Amino acid sequence: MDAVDRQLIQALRENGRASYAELGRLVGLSGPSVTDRINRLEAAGVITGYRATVDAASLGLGVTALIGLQLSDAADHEDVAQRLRDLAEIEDCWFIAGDDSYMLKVRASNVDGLERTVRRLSLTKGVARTRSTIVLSTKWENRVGELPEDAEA
Amino acid sequence: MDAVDRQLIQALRENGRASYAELGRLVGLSGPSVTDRINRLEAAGVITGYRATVDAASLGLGVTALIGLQLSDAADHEDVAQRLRDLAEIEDCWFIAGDDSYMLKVRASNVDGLERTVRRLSLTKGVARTRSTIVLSTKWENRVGELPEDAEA
DNA sequence: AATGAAAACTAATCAGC
DNA sequence: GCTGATTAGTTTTCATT
Repeated sequence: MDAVDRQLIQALRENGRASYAELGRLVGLSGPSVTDRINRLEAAGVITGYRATVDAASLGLGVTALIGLQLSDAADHEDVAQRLRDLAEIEDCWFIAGDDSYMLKVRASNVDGLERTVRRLSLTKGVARTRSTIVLSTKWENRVGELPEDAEA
Repeated sequence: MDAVDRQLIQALRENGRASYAELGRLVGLSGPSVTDRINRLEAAGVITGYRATVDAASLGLGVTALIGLQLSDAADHEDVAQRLRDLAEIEDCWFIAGDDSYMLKVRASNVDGLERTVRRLSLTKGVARTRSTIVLSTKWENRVGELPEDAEA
């Protein structure tokens, strides 16, 4: 992965629908070269996909919450992750160091929906305790930052 | 926003590079109709952008952390948010209910980079205290879930 | 709001370097 | 690994309904 690849990645992080021709003009390469490079980045698992970003409230998902999970002593972390995967309303799932073992970001239509999710989490095998924090406002999400100079993959 | 719009949004959340022609075949409309609808969704702020999703580790961002911020008594929330905006390594920023006022998701090259970020946060005017939690592993991030039937925008 | 047709542009493939 | 040429497909525009 060289500087041109990083430039392409950065451009696609900012505009995931940029055309290959456009990207080619940006980096000073032909369309096919850009296609080649991006195909390689996709195959290598550097670029993992393309998503439209959407205003959650407009979709009827007005409530966001962060939920920490404490596991029961016997619980297997991977088992729990597997069960969490079935809850579609969990948008992000991090296994973390500290008091709680998982932190989840969850979206629901309203607080009733959030309550249902928390109940289901509490009933999930291996989950001992949940700690929910309501998001009052999202200042930003998934912002694109600079890349370090010295990436090594 | 009707059922077709929701279908288009969902398709674009899953593949942000889907062509309008392809989307048209999916929903049973012509290319130009799809273009129209998507332009409207963008103009209305429902679709807010398109991003390539990238493997952070491949970019040299091997460390992810969640950082809670407690503010000093006098601090103005919006002022603090404004100052946080300058820290490019903050990918997500939520204003939350509870003990901490903000929760941040931060990416750094390594723990040294994280330390620098935490120091800068501690020195930020209005920030009284930080509470950092290292992410041991990301099970998933920005997963696309189902949409509620009854969206109203 | 949607359509079909035309023009402009883009993507994909491939031979050659 | 890049280029330029070719072909196929896509996007854009617009007159029409």
